[in-house]
Amino acid sequence: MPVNTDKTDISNTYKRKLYSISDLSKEFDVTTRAIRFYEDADLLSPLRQGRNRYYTVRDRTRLKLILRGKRLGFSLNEIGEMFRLYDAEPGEVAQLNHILDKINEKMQLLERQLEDVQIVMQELQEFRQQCRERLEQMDDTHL
Amino acid sequence: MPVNTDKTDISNTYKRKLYSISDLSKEFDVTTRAIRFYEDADLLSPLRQGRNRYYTVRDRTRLKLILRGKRLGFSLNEIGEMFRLYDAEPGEVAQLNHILDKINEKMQLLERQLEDVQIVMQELQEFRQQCRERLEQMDDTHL
DNA sequence: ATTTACGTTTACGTAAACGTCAATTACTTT
DNA sequence: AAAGTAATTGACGTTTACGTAAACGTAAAT
Repeated sequence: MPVNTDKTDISNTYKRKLYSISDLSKEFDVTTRAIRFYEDADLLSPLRQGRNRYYTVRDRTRLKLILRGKRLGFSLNEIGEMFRLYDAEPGEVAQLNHILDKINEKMQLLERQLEDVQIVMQELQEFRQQCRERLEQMDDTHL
Repeated sequence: MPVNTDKTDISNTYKRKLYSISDLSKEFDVTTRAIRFYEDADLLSPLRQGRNRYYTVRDRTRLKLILRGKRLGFSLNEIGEMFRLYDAEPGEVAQLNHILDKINEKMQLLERQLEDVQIVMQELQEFRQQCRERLEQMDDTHL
């Protein structure tokens, strides 16, 4: 017995705010293989129409966050940890404090990263300046 | 016939500004295995006294750059590319312009990364604020 | 009716960046 | 002389994050 034979079901419930895997693939320039892999890693959980996947706005947002996390050098595991923090029902005080600790941990990492980016950018700017001066010198030589 | 039997040779030439592999390992909290791996990847080229490695100030600086690059999510290959840019003798104009292109390329990446870091930091701050408000609410409840 | 487009699962392959032995060498300390 | 400490060179193992190929399903277009 098939899981779901009513074709209009999903699109009615979610009012066309659904994306196919290739929609997301094209929009974010990432392979479908990667998107499925993120699902395997519990970072996405698309709806199913039979075997096909349908992604909600929430999934789209998550994918955006995943890719941003990756650009910052976070592993999929670390990204998953952040998601779990966001989604956690903060029942007890202890739980909330634990989350706050984790947030502060990540913030420290990001502050260091901010420094690193700024340092490297400045070094590159200096290097670029040197290159430009060299170029001007060479121009002068061949007047 | 051994490569070098004169023990004072290196330390004289470089006037004690030399580091052992474990010196660097401890200072930067990275395994010796990793350091040797970076050499394999042509990112470091320590001196040799027989079989032993001795790292100059330049090597130390490079290691620092490697680790910073890694924190920014660059691959060892990309880091190597940057090193080669720095070391390249800018003989011709074309070569200099090519280097400038590469620099601008990296700068664009870093600018995006700067944005990403700032976005995520802001999101985390908001999330932290929410957690704190929750905590205060819970305190009030149990007055 | 069949090609085309898009999707699926399963499964093996791969590149990067080391970790983890194991066996050996060399110097120092006891 | 023996033991300890720090280094070396293989060489195989591991994790992460997918790539890639095979074999198949479904629906729309020709």
